[in-house]
Amino acid sequence: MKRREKGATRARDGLAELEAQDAVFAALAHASRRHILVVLHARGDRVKAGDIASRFACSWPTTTRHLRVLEDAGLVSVEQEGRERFYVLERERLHAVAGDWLAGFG
Amino acid sequence: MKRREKGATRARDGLAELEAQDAVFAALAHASRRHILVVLHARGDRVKAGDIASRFACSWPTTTRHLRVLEDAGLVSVEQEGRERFYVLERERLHAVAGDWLAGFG
DNA sequence: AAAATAATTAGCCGAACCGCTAAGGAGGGC
DNA sequence: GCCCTCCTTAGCGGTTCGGCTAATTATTTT
Repeated sequence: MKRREKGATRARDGLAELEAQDAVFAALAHASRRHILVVLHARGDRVKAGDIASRFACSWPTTTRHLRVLEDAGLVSVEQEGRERFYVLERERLHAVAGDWLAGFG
Repeated sequence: MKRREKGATRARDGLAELEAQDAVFAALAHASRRHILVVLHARGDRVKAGDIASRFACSWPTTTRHLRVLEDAGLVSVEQEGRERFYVLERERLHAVAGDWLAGFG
């Protein structure tokens, strides 16, 4: 029920927009998750899960969960290659939700 | 210890910047608090506490606490006039912390 | 097949969050 | 003085969050 298919709602669906803001700003609320996004940006938008996890003090499962929160918010996507998982920064989503909200303040 | 005086740290203090991001993004994580900022923006950046509280479904004490979180994050400031409290939108802070962080993603 | 690697899922636990009601201060009107 | 209004503070209770370890799945290697 958490993950909704891309085309399930129209682009201007107001309720969906509020849900998106909720998910995105909740995801950005934690320093580790913001840091993950910065790492992705700094390393070409596409980083292996292990390379992310090794950069953080917390345990790998904890990082995995942070990545899941980011994924549910649409801020990253995943590409599986064999036994490796690459996380990809969804920059457009970040700007379309957080950026647009901020831009409303002029 | 929560509220730090304005000039206590230098502008480029990296630690202070991280603390500021923590406080600001944590404040933005809740829909009601984002809504409060939108209401402030829509009504001339300066609104009486009661006028804010009356716009929300939740109880007045709950709104007061949301306002306190926003104040601790520096996103609003308070001006007391008699027995009324006016909350003022700190737009610069919003842009300087959240906006700048987002801008780092190009 | 067995072992090593890559990563997730499951489950526990303390801390923080967010709602409420009730009580408290502080200013203004009578 | 008294009371009413405005708003905050105090404290309780359920839910969520975020850390960990242990167990599991899936893939590659030997």
